[in-house]
Amino acid sequence: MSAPQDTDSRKRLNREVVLQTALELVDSEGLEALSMRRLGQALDRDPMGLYRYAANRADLLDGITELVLNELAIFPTDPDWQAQLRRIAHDLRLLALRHPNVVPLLVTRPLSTPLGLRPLGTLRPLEQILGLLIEAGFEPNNALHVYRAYYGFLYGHILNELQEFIVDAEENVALLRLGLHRLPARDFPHLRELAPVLADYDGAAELDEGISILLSGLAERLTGRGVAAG
Amino acid sequence: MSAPQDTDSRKRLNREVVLQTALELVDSEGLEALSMRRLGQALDRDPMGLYRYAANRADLLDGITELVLNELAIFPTDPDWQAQLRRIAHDLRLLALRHPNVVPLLVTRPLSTPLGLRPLGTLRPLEQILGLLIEAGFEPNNALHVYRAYYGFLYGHILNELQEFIVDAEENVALLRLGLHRLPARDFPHLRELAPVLADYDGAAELDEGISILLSGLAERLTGRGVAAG
DNA sequence: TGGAATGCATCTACACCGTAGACTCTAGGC
DNA sequence: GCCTAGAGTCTACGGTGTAGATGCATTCCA
Repeated sequence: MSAPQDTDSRKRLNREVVLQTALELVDSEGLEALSMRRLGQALDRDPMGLYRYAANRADLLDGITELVLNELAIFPTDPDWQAQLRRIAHDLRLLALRHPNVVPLLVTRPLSTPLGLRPLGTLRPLEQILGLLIEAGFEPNNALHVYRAYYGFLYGHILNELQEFIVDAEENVALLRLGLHRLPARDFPHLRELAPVLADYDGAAELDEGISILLSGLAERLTGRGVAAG
Repeated sequence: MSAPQDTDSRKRLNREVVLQTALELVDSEGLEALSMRRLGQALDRDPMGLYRYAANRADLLDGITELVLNELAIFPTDPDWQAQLRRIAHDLRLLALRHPNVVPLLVTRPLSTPLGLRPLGTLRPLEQILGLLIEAGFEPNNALHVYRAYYGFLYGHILNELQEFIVDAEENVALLRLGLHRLPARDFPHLRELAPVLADYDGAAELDEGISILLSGLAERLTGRGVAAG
């Protein structure tokens, strides 16, 4: 016969293929749908075989976060650091909207691993943004401060936006109305009043405005002390 | 005999007691240690009995987040909204440091429930902060913008800080050094260089500075347009 | 050419999980 | 006395991650 069926579903495996289909599974069916057995089934393999490409389930999750973060492009030599940070912010936001089910991983995986032991791919953004800022003239110390404020805000915004986001726009309003109607009017007057505003959340604009405030504030504060960069 | 053993471990149950011990279990042994069986064991009850106080595991998790958020005090009538927001930020930060294992719940639970259907306790901060801002003179619309920027930044900071936080301070440095040493020097020059700075992260100061920037920026931007509040 | 060794795929098994459904037991009302 | 309602318990089902043994194919060396 021919070589062992490379045809169809049983192409040769490697870590990337495994992670990629794991990501697809998460994207389409949610995080809790990702089990070794389900993944094995998706790859038409024995579940045990996957342990060759991921030490355990946690490693699989780490791999997925790495895979997703690799989609984020950063150019550490761009002299216009503010523009660059702004672009990165929007890119990461879109990435999150493209993979909403992965966001919990993005924010929780690092909580259970000391910084230095994290998958390298997840540290790349940190390193590159530091590089960008230092290149732009910041003292390393201050670069770290800026990074923290910036990335903190960015992650916070993404979480915030996703918390208000529901898949279908129409259903969004409906569900919101439905849900909000449930709230006791006595205890939640403002929330109820703001229902229509809540319903059309322009995430990109809101993010952009926040970033503007933060960046100009940071730049001013740091250069005001005669420390660095512009 | 006496009444059915109220003595010792078998005090009368109610939802609060169940949630409280669940929280203790999570605090002391981590999120994944919280199973119906383990919790039943901690309460010296049959696991099935818990379903009287929590519809299912998800409801249990929601209850825990509610319990924790209830520890947060907000005074919506304080005229000094900036000071109030600043205090809340620090309080929430301390709350997170006191219950680090609960933080993943705080940030991920809302992702899987439309806003209006969330446990009321978790919506209280939103409602009260809106109240605070409106009381201070903001238009409801703008109050929502301020809330989003503020709360987003706050959550982002907490996540950021916890990601760098390791339980024992001494071990922190050791692990950091150990971990960072693992990083290829070629690819992570800045991260390695900043190791000592990373090691002593003054979270409160960093949070305070970010909040300052954000609040003054927000106030300026909004009042600059002649829209509201001081 | 005949092993021996090496790696991959598969199978079985164990301990755990959430929870549906049936069962027992107890307290109270009549 | 019995009846009912509800709380507590037990068993069982279908799922989970993963250790360890087993089968299979290939490659390497004598």
